[in-house]
Amino acid sequence: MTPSHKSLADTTAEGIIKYIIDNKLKEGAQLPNETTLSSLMGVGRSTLREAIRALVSRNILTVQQGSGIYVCHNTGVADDPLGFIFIENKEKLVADLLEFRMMIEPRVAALAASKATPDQAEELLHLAERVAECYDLGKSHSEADAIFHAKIAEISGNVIVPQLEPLIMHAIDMLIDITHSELKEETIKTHMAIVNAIQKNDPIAAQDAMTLHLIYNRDRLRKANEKSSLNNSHQ
Amino acid sequence: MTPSHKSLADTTAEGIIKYIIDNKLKEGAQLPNETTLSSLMGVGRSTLREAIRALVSRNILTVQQGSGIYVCHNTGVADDPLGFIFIENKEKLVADLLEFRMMIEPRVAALAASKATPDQAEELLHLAERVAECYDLGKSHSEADAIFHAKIAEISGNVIVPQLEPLIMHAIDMLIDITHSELKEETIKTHMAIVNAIQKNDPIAAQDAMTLHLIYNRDRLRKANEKSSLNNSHQ
DNA sequence: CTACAATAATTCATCAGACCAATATTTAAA
DNA sequence: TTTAAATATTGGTCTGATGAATTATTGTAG
Repeated sequence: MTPSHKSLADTTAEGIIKYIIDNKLKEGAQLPNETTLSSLMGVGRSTLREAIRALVSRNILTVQQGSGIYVCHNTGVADDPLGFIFIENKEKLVADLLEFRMMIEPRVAALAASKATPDQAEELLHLAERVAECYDLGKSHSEADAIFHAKIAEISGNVIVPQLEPLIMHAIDMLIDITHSELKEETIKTHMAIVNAIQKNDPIAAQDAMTLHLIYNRDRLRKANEKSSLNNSHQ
Repeated sequence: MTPSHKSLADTTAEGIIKYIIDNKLKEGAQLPNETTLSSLMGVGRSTLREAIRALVSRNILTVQQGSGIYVCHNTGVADDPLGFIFIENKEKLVADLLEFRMMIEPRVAALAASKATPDQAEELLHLAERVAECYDLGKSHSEADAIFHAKIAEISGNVIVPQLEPLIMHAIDMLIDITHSELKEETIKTHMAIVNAIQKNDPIAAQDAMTLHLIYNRDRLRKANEKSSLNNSHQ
């Protein structure tokens, strides 16, 4: 039941990664075409394609028919690397995702506040304003919101959080469906509080502001959830 | 550059997931063979195999030549789903992984302490003892240690953390190479402190104990790292 | 009847070739 | 120069054949 020895496709996938690293290919760089790559790796085309598939699903490569094979832009969110699909109780999953955010994001905000340069704080301000714009234009703000939080994660300097946080936010977006207009004022206000704290390099204030922000968020989701579970009482 | 429409292989992968969910296949369950599955999904065998590759790399399926296709045991740790391979500064990566652990694990321990039943606390005690055994027998304790921490994550009731924590610990194990004997007493002692706090359902004590444990851990790694960077000063 | 070895059947692994579809490039016309 | 058509390039998919690992069956010796 336990795979005894690596398949050629797996070895080939490793070979491709090695190729990327050795040739210092950066995001967006193009790889040789399938035929060339398969002879480079010394395998048949179908085997190579299986290797590529594995890397695509790991968000390392993107492939476009007629164009070529490229190294992923890390901006793309990997597709469910933590296997959330198989968690049966989706409501609890959302609750736990929010709980998880409350564990890390205030700390991340504190880190960011202690490290942020004026330029970074400025950037963050613009991103917060963009979220506000989305509210004004009636557009979905979830993407802009994700970028705002991602920026904080980036400023924190920790390399794990920026990889992880998009997954969390993306999963939340996938699982819930809410109207955003209700808490517009609250969101804008708490976002600005976070920005201000980071601008002032005040970790404690940043941590508290983020905590408040998430509390508002969670509260909003909880109410939206109660409403929807009244409307459709099945499942 | 942005893939316009899903490839057949991706659609097929989703189809397989749907198949697993619809048929309520559990861990270790066997799927139909390639030929059957390909006609079930209405695609050629090569396409089906690419879909399977993608799912294997996501740790959803395992495949063994001559035997069959199975649903993964979740115990297996997915191979680098967060793309750590491509982070260039490995030393910083380790530091950030440890920092990340310090963000979440004390909180998780507190959660676990507030929820643990006597049975669960008992189990946890056994796991701590097993780690101690590994020290006594001179074996590597990293696996037993991972199980110990995973149990705490499970007791916490949050479904995200148990998925995530193995990844972190596994990554740390992959990246560093330390001798474990030095801090044997300290590890055993702090593990026991955590267990005691959880047994008493004392969240604060659990949080503090876990924090201390991780501080000792980080300190040990830092020293080990300094030592090794003296020995081999290349890279 | 059991134990064990040989055989056969099943299943995945890999390759090769053919043809389709999307994209990119070149060429030709306006 | 701009635009449109033709062509080349590249990935997408299918089929069939052969190899390798595993499992199931069979046959024989004890």
